[in-house]
Amino acid sequence: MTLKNNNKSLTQNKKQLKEEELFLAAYDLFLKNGIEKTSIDDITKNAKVAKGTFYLYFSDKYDILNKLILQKSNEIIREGLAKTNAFGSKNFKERTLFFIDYIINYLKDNVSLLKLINKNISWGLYRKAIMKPEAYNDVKKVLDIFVKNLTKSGMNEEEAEMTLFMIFELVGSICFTTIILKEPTDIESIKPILFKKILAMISV
Amino acid sequence: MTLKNNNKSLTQNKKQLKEEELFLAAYDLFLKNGIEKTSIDDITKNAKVAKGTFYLYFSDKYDILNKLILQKSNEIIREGLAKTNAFGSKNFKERTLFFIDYIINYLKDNVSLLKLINKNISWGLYRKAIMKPEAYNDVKKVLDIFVKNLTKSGMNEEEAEMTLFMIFELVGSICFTTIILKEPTDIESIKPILFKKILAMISV
Amino acid sequence: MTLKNNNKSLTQNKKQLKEEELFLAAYDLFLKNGIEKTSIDDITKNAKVAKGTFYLYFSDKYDILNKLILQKSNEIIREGLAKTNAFGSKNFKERTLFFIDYIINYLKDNVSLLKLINKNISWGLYRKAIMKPEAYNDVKKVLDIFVKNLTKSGMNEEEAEMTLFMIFELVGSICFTTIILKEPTDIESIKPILFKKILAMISV
Amino acid sequence: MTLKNNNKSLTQNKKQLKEEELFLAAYDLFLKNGIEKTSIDDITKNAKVAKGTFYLYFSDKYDILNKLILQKSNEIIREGLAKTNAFGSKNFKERTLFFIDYIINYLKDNVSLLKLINKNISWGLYRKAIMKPEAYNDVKKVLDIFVKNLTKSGMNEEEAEMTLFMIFELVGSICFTTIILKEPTDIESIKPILFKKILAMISV
DNA sequence: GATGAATGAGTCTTCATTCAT
DNA sequence: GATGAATGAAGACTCATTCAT
Repeated sequence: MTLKNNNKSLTQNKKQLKEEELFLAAYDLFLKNGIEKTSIDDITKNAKVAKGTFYLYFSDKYDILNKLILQKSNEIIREGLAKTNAFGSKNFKERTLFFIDYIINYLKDNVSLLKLINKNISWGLYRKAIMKPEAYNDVKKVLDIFVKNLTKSGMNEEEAEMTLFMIFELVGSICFTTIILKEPTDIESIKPILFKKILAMISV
Repeated sequence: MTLKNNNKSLTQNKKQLKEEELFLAAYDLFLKNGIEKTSIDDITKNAKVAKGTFYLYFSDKYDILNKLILQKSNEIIREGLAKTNAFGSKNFKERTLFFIDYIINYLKDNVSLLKLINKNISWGLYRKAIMKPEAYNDVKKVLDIFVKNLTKSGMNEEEAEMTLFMIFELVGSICFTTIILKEPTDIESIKPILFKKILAMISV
Repeated sequence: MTLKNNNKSLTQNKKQLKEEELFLAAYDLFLKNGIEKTSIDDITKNAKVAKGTFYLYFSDKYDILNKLILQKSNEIIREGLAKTNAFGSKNFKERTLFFIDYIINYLKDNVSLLKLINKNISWGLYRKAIMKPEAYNDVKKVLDIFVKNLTKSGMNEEEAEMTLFMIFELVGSICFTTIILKEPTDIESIKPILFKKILAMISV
Repeated sequence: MTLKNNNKSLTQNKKQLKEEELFLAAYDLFLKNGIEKTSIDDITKNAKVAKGTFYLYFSDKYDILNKLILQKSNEIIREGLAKTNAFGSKNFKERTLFFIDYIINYLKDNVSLLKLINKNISWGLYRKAIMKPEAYNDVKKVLDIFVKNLTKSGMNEEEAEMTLFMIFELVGSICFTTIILKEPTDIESIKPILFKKILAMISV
């Protein structure tokens, strides 16, 4: 590696550092004060970066917000996968419910994050194009295992994929409505019924 | 009725008129220009009402927006019910799919309205407390028929109610994501699969 | 008294009642929320009176405020006089300091009222023209005793009156600055020095 | 000095210029139109500065107002000191009255400024913490001379300082009430009595 | 006299965006 | 690339005042 390359990668690191600090600051403020009450000024101040620097990395507040939703929903899914793998069972239905349960509990325990993600937890699943490669590799595993299990039972591949997508849309939507809006009932009351419906959806 | 009473109701009518005009103007502008690009100034100008008048009826833009979402989602549900009644079939599953299909097509044909309602079509169903009585009476019919049919098959009442709620959350969410975000596929491709899942959800 | 007169005085009472309720509501709100943060709307709502009614009695917020300052500063002075009379001493200097001490303690214990009166406690003393007759009679007593005592020692009458006025201006000013602005020291530290100066001012 | 430093101080100068222009514009408008009738919009327009710039330097109208009161009261005191020094007498009492007389006349001749300062002329004396260093050095001289003269006659230092503070509170209050409210008499009539009281206050 | 819905001028305040350094 | 002072358009919101009933 030449000296020049070294310098380049240092600059590169510095660059990534600024972007990362902006992400961290924005995430922190969105959770703490809400999206509407967070300005770009707040973000750059917290990131200890000049205001103009924000525009070198993001087009506006909603740009960084969407990227954060994607990142965070993705993170939750990957952690859910890891926990599910650590969980012993080989039974597909059990594993599926364990995975969903992990996500629900995570959102329930992080209400501010749930507000941020809104009903968009499924973004972490299907927005492959925008995801970082390392993130997508993990997500692809979730998808593949899921699809494989369903196709084994005779479901066609497209339906299998869409089934996972629908489950995420349903779970995300139900979590937001019951946990944030607290209507029409609480998440714990609805969870057994939700699990029943998810099982119905994956039974061919 | 005395003269005084007449006067009173005149003033009262005038009052309701202003509120109604504000609703109409806001709805119009939200659809045409979007929520963010509509200011309270715009709304009052279009309603031909003074700016201060807005604050006599609503606390801010999101107050009138939420009330509109409730109204409109409610309207769609009521129309869906009427159409379903006009549709001959006595078969519960057929009727359910017809009803859902009506709503999906309605939203597909009114993309701006779908943006307004976002993923909140279920509001028209369960926010009884905030609905006008005449609206709730119609909604109650949807609910009752649905619940009666499911309990007949042995489902308990709570689960029956929650099932309808979940179907709405699922349908609303899927419509928004596929029609507005155009991901991960289009509504027509996913519809048959969605119908299958709905049938699975209402089969005990 | 004729029936007509009876009716008249009833109406008169009702009228005075509204004015009185406006005074009470305004006083309450000024103390609780401050002058700037109190609107005429707030006042009429708290007084349970229509907004237009305010303008039948007062020209604007500062009109009712000034009348309140006069009333309240006057009340304090009258109470101070009563307490001083109850206090045994016949010694003029002792009585004067007792009287001033009462006022200082009163203001110290009613910081919100002090903010309302600002540095205008002397209004309760010399704005004879605007005072109610019964109030002025009491105030006149304070003035007369004070002047009599000073003229006895050889001071001329004009100077005697102006001396009392100056003492009030000084006391009011010092109270506001030390109690509200908390500068340059606290009221208890400065009080002995203030008393010394007051004694110097009334010594011929 | 490097080029970079030059640039820095240029920007810094420009910054101070904007603040200074805001001060000048606000002062001008407060005197001409009064405090209530001056809006931040007016101030920035007169200062030929964007509206947002105001908020870079001041939090609101009362922030700039208070800073102006401090500045102006301070200026008057410093000018009074200069004139008193130019005035020949070495006699402390004569010098004190000359100094007070200068201030009274100044306020009498600048009624608008008196309205601005209200009864707060003493701010220019004791709010050391907020004053600019060069201003405080001059004020400290007034204080020191005054205190030295009183302690020479046996008064303790604290009382001496508080005596000066009280004289300012008294003079400021009397000026405002007699000159602006024109009650209970005019400044010229009360001045000889006021001087008598001031002499009494500084006689041990 | 009393009411209170309606008014709309007026003001504050925010904030994304620019650009000279 | 990075900075941060400056901008000014945009929008929210208030509130004294009016006037028909």
